[in-house]
Amino acid sequence: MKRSVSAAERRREILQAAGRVFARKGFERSTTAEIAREAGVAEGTIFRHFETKQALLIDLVASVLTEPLTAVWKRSENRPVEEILRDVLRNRLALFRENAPLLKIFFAEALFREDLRDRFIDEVVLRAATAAEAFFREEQARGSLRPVNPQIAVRCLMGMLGIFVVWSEFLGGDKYLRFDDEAVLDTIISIYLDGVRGRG
Amino acid sequence: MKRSVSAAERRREILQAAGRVFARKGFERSTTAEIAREAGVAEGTIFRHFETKQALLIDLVASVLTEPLTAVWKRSENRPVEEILRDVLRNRLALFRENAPLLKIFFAEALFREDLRDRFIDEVVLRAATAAEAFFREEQARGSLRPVNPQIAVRCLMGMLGIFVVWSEFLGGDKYLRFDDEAVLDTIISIYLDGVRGRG
DNA sequence: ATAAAATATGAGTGAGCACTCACTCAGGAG
DNA sequence: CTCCTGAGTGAGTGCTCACTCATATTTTAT
Repeated sequence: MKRSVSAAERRREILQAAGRVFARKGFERSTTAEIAREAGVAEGTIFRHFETKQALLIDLVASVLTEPLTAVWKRSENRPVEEILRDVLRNRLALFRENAPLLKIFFAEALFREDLRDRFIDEVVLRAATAAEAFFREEQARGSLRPVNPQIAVRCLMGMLGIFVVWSEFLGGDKYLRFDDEAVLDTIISIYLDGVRGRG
Repeated sequence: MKRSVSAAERRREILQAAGRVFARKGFERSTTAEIAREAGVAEGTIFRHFETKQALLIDLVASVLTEPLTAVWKRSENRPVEEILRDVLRNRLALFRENAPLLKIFFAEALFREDLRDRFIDEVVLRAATAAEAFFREEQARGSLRPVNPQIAVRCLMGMLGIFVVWSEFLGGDKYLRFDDEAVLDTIISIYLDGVRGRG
C-alpha cells in the first residue's frame, strides 16, 4: 500500500493509464484489470476514484474538449489570407497530433454510441466548422473567394487535413508512407486557395 | 426448425444479419444471441455455418473488398479531365454509400486491430490511391497539372470525398445538416481542379 | 418405407470481466 | 502516543456471452 501521492494525483494517473490502454485496444477490449496494472494500482482502487469504467471514458473525452484553439480565423489588414490559413491549419494539426490517442478513442466510440456521437459532432466537427464558415463568407463578400457553398467548401478543407491525421495517427500509416507535415500543409494550402479563388 | 432454404442461402442470411447488428452496435457490443434473433435462427445455427463470431467479421470484410471499381482513371482523347474526375468520384461515392455499413465496421475495427488495419490500408486506401496517383503523374507529365506531390495531392482529393461519407454514413450527420451529393461533387471538382491546375 | 445424412435447436457450460467488500494500513489531528 | 479517517488491496461475486452438444426434425438415398 502506497500513499505517496494525493488522491487527485492518483486519479489523474489512473485516467492517463486508462487513456493509454483504450488507445491500444479500444474501449470494449480494455479490461479494468489491465488499466490497474498500467496505473500500478490494484483494480479496486480504480473504483474508489471512478464510479464505472464508462466514467473513465467520459472523463477522458471531456479532457480533449477543453483544449483551446490558439490560432483563429480572423481577417486583419496586413495579413494575407494564405498566412491566416497556414496558421490555423498548423495549429489544428498540432492540436490533433497532441491529442491523437484521445481523439481516436473518442471518434471510435462516437461511431456507435449516440451520446458520444452527438458530442463529437457538436464539440469537434461543428466547433471547427462554424468559425471557418463565417470567415469564408466574409471573404466571399469581399469578393476574394468564389461563390461556392461555404459549408461544403469548409468541409473540403477539413477533409484534406483530416485524412492525413487519420492516416498517420489513427491507422499508423507512417509505417507504409510517411508525409512531411510542412509539405502537406504547403500542398493543401496551394490547392485549396487556388481552388476557392478560382482561375485567374 | 425450418429448412426452407439451402445452406448457402442460410449462410448469407446470417452474414447479412450480422452486418446489420455490427453496424448498429459495433463488433464487440454485438452478441451472437442478437445476431441469431435478427437472422431468425437459433444461436446454435450460427455456429454450424461459422466457426466463431470473428469469422463473421472476416467474411463481411472480405465481401466489401470484392466490389469492382467500374469508373477508372483513364485518359482518353475526347474526354476532358473534369469529366473523368466526375465519373470516378461519382462511382466511388456510390460505392461507399452502398457499402457504408460494412465499411464502417471495417474501419472501426481497423482502428484497433493490426490485421484488419493492414488489410484496410492495402485494400481500401492504397487500392484507391495508386491508380489515382498514376493518372495524376501522367497529367503532370502532359503539363496540365501543377508539379505538386502527387501522393499528397491525391490524398487531398480522397479526404474531400471521405469527409462527406464519414459525416453522413458513419456519424449520421444528415440529422444535423444534409448535403446534396451533386452539389458536393460539383464543389469538390471545381475546387480541386482549379487547385491542381493552378491559377491562370 | 426406411435408413442415413444434414441441418436446426436452445438449454447448458465455462471463461472472462466489471464491480464489491471486508480488511489493511499510512498519515494527520489532538 | 492513540485514535480516526480514508485510500489501497485483491479475493470474491454475479452476470454476460461465445460456444457446445444432445436431441429433434427435415431431406436425401436406397
